[in-house]
Formats: sequence, structure tokens, C-alpha cells
Amino acid sequence: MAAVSTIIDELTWRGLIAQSTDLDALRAATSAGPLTLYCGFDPTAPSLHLGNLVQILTVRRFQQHGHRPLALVGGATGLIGDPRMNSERVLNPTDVVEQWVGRIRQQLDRFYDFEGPNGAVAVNNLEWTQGMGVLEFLRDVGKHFAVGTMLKREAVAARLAAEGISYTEFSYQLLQGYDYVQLFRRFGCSLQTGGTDQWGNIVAGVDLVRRMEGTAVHALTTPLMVKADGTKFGKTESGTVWLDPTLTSPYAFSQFLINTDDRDVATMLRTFSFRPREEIDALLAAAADRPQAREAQRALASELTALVHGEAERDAAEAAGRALFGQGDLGDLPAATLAAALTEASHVVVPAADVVGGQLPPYDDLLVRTGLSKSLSDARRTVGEGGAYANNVRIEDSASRASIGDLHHGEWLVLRRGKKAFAGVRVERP
RNA sequence: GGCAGGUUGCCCGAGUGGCCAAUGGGAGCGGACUGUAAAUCCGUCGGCUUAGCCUUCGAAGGUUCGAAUCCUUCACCUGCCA
Repeated sequence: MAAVSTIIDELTWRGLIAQSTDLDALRAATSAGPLTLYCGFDPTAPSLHLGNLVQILTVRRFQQHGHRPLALVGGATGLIGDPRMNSERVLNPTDVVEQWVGRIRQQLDRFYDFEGPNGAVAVNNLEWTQGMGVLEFLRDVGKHFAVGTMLKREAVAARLAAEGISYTEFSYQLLQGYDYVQLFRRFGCSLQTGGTDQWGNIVAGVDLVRRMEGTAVHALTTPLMVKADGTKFGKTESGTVWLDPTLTSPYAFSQFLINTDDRDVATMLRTFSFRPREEIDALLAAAADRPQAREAQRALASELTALVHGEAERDAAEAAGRALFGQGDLGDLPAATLAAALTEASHVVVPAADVVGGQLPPYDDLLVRTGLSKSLSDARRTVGEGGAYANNVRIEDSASRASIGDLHHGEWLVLRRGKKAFAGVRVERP
């Protein structure tokens, strides 16, 4: 390998290049000097999620190689909706979309450097879209699009074959294509990145820039993350893994990564980690050698949790994990550690009034209160299956109760469902 | 617009009057085995004041001692014809 590794070489060995317009031309362009690139995020939720992080960090890598990113949040495109394979989207109210734009814009702060000569620039496609008239749009932009080509796009074709598609969503591609034109004009942007699902939209933009500006610009997509077990990446049964700490706690975020399947950890590290290649190779060798140590998973979780939530939150999440999964007796943990771990995991407060005669409410009730069980029936079932534990001792009878004397440090009861779901019950003293 | 078929639990899909809270598979959950992994096996998988009761089979009515199952209307989906 050459002494100076280019961004394209780096992305290649990380397996982050799925499709591109002209890779040699792009390699030449990136080597020639700093270029401006963009990857847009539509405000379809109040937060970005782990899946988006693939794109975000790819852009971050470009910035680390001296290129300038445009942090585009789709205030306009988010109002229209990119066609999905399965069904028409429900339009979100404009004020909600506007609020989400702000939140997502803020989240990007963490990953891009907005200072310096190649500092990122925040943009919102509403800027050039909202003032545009229908006739102007149809004449200047619409004229360059062939419906035949648009119909071939995977999501559009799938929708036509099934339930159909509204004109609104069908038009989405024109908006995203026009974004590229605007960013080219305003910032000289010459590269757009995204997931493979965005290839159609991105190429539409490349075409439009060529038609309207007479310049060949670049496109690059990252591969779809596929997990070994076939399930969707970045999702758990309880839903999406969000970057917002109020939607997915740093503890949950960290645990999600620690639980990465052995078969997926190599891809995960290459995709997300900023460690040098030698370190990643060493971690993977360790994982192959001593899988039970879960070194690669821990390193992945540690690095990403710190990146997304900060080092303090990362440390707290790791301490919580060590406390809850440690072999020792929970009672031996210092009160502060236990309290922090349970607060991080999730906990519920039992008011003093609910403690009668030194007895807590029955276990089935507490399992529901902590959210470990979704109903009383569910709680009883779990206890019946032998899957519920209080202070690491199996609960035999769902109607039985813990007493004040059983509490750790006089106030904590640790409930557990199965192996991984913990919740703290903090009992108020009168 | 006409004709035919369909709409069942998280998903797929059995079930044509009582034995149906509803076969089976998948997902999920729990246990065993492990490494907070995977695979495998076993169990479980609407709710509750749980030997019982309540609410579910597109929606609303109706027939019946009794309906997911029969009838009527409505909504939506699929196919064929215009």
C-alpha cells in the first residue's frame, strides 16, 4: 500500500463503496485537492439512527481527508417523502418537520467539524425550494426528467406494481436532483454520497447537473448493511436504535453494540471505527482467537458510544454494564455504583405509601411497573417460566413480595427478566 | 361500471354453526447449553380480581339457545371483463 492512502483507498478496504459513477475520476478528483461533498438527511423522525451513522461517518472520513462536507437536512424533501417500497407515507405537519430539521441539524454537529478551512456548512433545501413557483419548477427542472427513467426506479416500480404511488412522492426525485444543482452552484459541490437505496435519486442529480450546468459530478453509495441472521441492521425488537439519548439511552446503545453477532463484528468495525487498519485487524484476530472475551465488540461499543454520546456517558454505560453483568454479588457493589447502573439501565420509584408492613408490592406488579413485563399475565407467565429474578435470585411465586430487609443499601431491588433485561426498583423511605 | 374471489392474532396462514382465545410455520419471550454471540432442544406466546371471567377473527347490523363460521349493508384488496 502506498505511503499516502487516499480516501478512496480507505473506503475500499473498509468495504464502504457499493456503487459509483466513475471511481477513477473520483479518485483523481479527491487526490487533486479538497472537494465539496454532500449527503442529505430527511427529517422523517425526531432523531437520526444507527443506520444513518454509516453515511454520517463516511462523510466524516472525507472531511478528515481534507474535504468539505455540506450538512444538508431536507426541510423541503422531508415535506414530500421519498417513496418507500411498501407504502405511501403519511405527510407530517410542516411545523413538526421544521422542528425535526433543527434537531437533526444539531445532531450532525457532533460528527462534522464546522470550523476551519474545510469546515462543514449547514444547508437546508427549503432555502431554494420554498420560494420557487410551480411553473418555474416544471419548466426549469421538470423538463429535464424523462418519466420513463423515473418509472424504472426500484421503489417507484415496486409501488406501481402494488398499491400505486401519489404524484407527490413521484416528484421527490426532481427535488433531490435539483438540490445537487443548487449545491453545485452555491458551493461547487461535486460529490454526493448516500446508501444504495439512494442511488436512483443521486444519479438523477448527477444527470441534472450535467444537463443544466454542463459539468460531470460524482456519486458514491455505501452498501446496505446486511446482518448474518438476515434481520434488518440497526433495529431491535423494541425498535430503532436512535442516536438521541432520550430515545435510546447510552446504556442501551452500548449494549446493542456489545451484543453484535461475531459474524458481523468485522463489518461493523470496518464501517464504523476510526481506528487504524492495524488496530482493527488486531481486534479481529483477537475475536477469532478468543471469541468469549468479546474484545472486538467491546471496542466497537466503547468507541461508538463515546463518539455519539460523549466519553462521560460512555463510561457510565460501561460501568452499568460491568455492574449488572458482573459475577459478584450485587450487594457488594458500592451504593453509588449500583444506583448509577440502575439509573442508566432504567428504574422506577416505589413510593413509601406502597410499602405495607415492610412488604413491597407483589413481584408481578413490580415487573409491570418497571416495564420488564407488558401485562400482569405476561409477568406471571415469565415467573412461571423461571425467567424472573429479584436481586439475582429466581422469583418462585409471582404474588410473593420482597421485604424492606431484602433491599440493597436499604433502597434498591434489582429486577431482571431473562439474562439481559434489568430494571431497578428504588423504594422511598418514609 | 359488471362478474368472481378475498379481509383471521406481530407476520404468513388453517379454520364454513357448538369440542375456538382459535391448527401450523416464522418472529418474539423464557429455560437448558454458552461467551451479554450463534446454533440446537424444551416451554411460552390477548387480557383480568386466573380451577373462572372478559375482549378479539375488516366495520356495523341481523338470524340462532349458540357465529370467525349463515344473512344484509358498508369499507378496502385481488383477478377477469368493459
